[in-house]
Amino acid sequence: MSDNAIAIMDAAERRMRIGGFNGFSFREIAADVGIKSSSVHYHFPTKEHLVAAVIRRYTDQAAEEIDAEFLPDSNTVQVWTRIFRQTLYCAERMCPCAVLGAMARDLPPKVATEIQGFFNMCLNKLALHGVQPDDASELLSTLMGAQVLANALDDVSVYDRATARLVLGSKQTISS
Amino acid sequence: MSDNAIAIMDAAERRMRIGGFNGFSFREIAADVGIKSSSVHYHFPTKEHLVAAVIRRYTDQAAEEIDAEFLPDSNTVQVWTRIFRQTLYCAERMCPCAVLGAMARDLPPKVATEIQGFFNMCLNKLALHGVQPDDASELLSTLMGAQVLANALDDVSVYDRATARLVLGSKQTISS
DNA sequence: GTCTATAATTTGATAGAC
DNA sequence: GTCTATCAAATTATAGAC
Repeated sequence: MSDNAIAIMDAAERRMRIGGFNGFSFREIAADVGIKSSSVHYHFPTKEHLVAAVIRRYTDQAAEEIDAEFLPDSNTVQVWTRIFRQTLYCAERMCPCAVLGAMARDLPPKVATEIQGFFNMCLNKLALHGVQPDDASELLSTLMGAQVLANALDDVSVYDRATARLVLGSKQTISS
Repeated sequence: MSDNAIAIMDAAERRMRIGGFNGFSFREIAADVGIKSSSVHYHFPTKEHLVAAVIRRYTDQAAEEIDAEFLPDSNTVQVWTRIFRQTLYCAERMCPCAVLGAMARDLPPKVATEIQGFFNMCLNKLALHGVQPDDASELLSTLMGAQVLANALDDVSVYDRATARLVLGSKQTISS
């Protein structure tokens, strides 16, 4: 994977987190990287391939981060709440899978499959951490929805308010 | 408001719930209604006006439904969970504000304002029903996120799993 | 109110030189 | 690997006849 291929994926991910699949063009990505749009097609034949590759990479990186943050004595809910809080606060960036997931039925097949792969990875990781299936779905839903609300209301602190009881509840469970 | 103006908004809302702001064109809407795209522009000068009008109408209808469903002895969490469950199950339709909220920073100003209006309406209604601010944000986040997960995984039952403990918890609160 | 016609721009994608 | 040049299609929007 060449430097420019990585730079293309970086630029695509940055814009996808704001406007989703139709929220960027090959020409914009090319301008971000400093090349021409035809060169983007050399690395990624179609937009479907590019976006699918970005989501695949994002899923792998998220899995690594989850594994790294989850120490034996860490609290699952708090760790996950913090992970999905970080990008929102640091760069006002949505999770790209929340953006694309909301319009999943309008996505090309390869992209839709990768989005499903992300959420299944999350649910599987939570299961490995001992979280019951229904609770895992609820936690993941709350975190995704909290990003949507914070994004829509243009106020990142909404994320903290929406997840406050979540974190508090998990603390109480531990101390009890 | 003429019959065709209403039909245009109906068609736009139906497609927005699947693909968001960039998920439909004036020509598609016109074909749905059985007119030409220039006639759509007669009723709504720009796409920004059309989408903003659709969200405004959706917000008003949602507010009416919330008021109608909320009887003195009804359970707030169960009522809200059911409201956002209905369209997802009956027509596999996302809440349009969840779709647009996820890409709010890429929306025209009038549309972004209407999306904020929807979520603020929801939070205000919940406050009137006695729900504390943080709990209201969490509930609304969970419901929006549950729609996103169900949509992404192409499995409406995910919504029920993600909201199961929510409904159960509220029942226990009542019976205790 | 709806139509035909079209402008002006953008888009994803390709061909071929270097 | 990157470029120039270009295609074919789609997009939002407007002008003007009826």
